[in-house]
Amino acid sequence: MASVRVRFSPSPTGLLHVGSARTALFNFLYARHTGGAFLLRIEDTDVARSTQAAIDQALDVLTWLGLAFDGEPVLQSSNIERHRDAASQLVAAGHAYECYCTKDELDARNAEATAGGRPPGYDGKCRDLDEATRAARRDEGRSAAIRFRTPLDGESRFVDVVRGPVVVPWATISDFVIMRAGGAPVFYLANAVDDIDMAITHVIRGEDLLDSTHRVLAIRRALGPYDDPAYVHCPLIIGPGGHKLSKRHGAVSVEDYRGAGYLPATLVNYLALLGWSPGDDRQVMTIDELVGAFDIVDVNHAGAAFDAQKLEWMNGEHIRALRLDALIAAVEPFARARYGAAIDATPNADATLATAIALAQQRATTLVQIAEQCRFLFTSDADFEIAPESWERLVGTAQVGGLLDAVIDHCK
RNA sequence: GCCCCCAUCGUCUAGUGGCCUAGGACGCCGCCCUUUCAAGGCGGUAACGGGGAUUCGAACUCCCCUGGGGGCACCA
Repeated sequence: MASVRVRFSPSPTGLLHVGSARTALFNFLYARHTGGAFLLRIEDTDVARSTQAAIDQALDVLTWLGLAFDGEPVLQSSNIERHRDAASQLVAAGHAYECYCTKDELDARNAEATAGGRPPGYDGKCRDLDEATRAARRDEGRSAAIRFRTPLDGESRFVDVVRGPVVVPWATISDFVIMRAGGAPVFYLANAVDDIDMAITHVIRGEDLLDSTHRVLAIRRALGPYDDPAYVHCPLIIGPGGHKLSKRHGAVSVEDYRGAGYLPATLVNYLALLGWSPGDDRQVMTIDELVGAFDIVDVNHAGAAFDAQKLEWMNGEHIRALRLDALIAAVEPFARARYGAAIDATPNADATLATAIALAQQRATTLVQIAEQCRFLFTSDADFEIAPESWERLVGTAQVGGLLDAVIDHCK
């Protein structure tokens, strides 16, 4: 039995969404759990929307989360020749054809169809053009896109690992573009070809791609006698109202939470529990524990609402589980950003600071809170000092938050 | 409009025919701790969407309805 090979394939068009992060996490956990490979492929075929900054950001976030991938990241755009060859192969075999319809024409016909109560989708105008007609179209100055020829009847079928058989009538899937007029491959084609080339065995992704699987699989099957990879479609992460998670609900990118003082261990832990459960009562888990308990067949079916309150509670748990030097190092960027303070991450280097942070650790839920509670130690105008012994004495009689506030008040 | 997926406390979930008068966690409420508290301790509130069917017996199986989500691009 071939070893597991999975990939995370983000499209670099913006900040990495928590939903994407969870997809990356599930792939990572499955690979590590099975001893397989976790690969990274940047799906940048949409040149207009992809940016280098987004690629760098995605890499940075994965590193921060601790989701180390195997090998070098693959840039989908670098495989463009392979995609073109595949498209040619499909055309030669009759699985695909040249389409000379323009974007405007397609939009107009789709609008017409929708208005007439008919489903949108390609109407097959160029499906059976003869060479003379194609030549005539080219003479008009038109360039061809390439469309995949889908069956007119019968049904497309594949078996999702957690959902079971998914069957859809071919009649509801119209011929779709696999190569743009400019010669750029479209997602369906690039995805199918790259998964073949990378020998991906399990495709773990969001449920929003469930329907596209029929298309990708059709291309893959038309390209050759390749075994289908196993497909796992994870439920989507939804907003508090049960609707799509959007900016309207607050933070949606991993970067947002990172900046708000959340630990990577928290995000990893929380995201893992959204759409998956270890099957027992465990809530607070380390990434290693998650790796040990994770199995793809335990992924849930229903969408999961993102609960910021539970995330905050969990962050407090992880903060408390942190060793002091690690916590100080984690707080440092926040203290510096807010108060320009540079902290020596060695506890002994500044016993007062270490004591203060240790106290704040007992009840804080974010790193930002800790930085704020200890701000009197960071700000330059705090022209007083508290001996470590004083802190220790106070710990026994006073509660942390209040103590710090009292000191801050005294400072004013 | 058409296609697909889904459905247990407010939220994340456990539960795969009897162990369920449905368990855990977050939140919420109360009490305790406490010169404040985002922490901690104890207790409490709260759910199987509706209707059929199968069965001696359904949260768990099947069907319908309702509800929610996703998709139908020369985006991914």
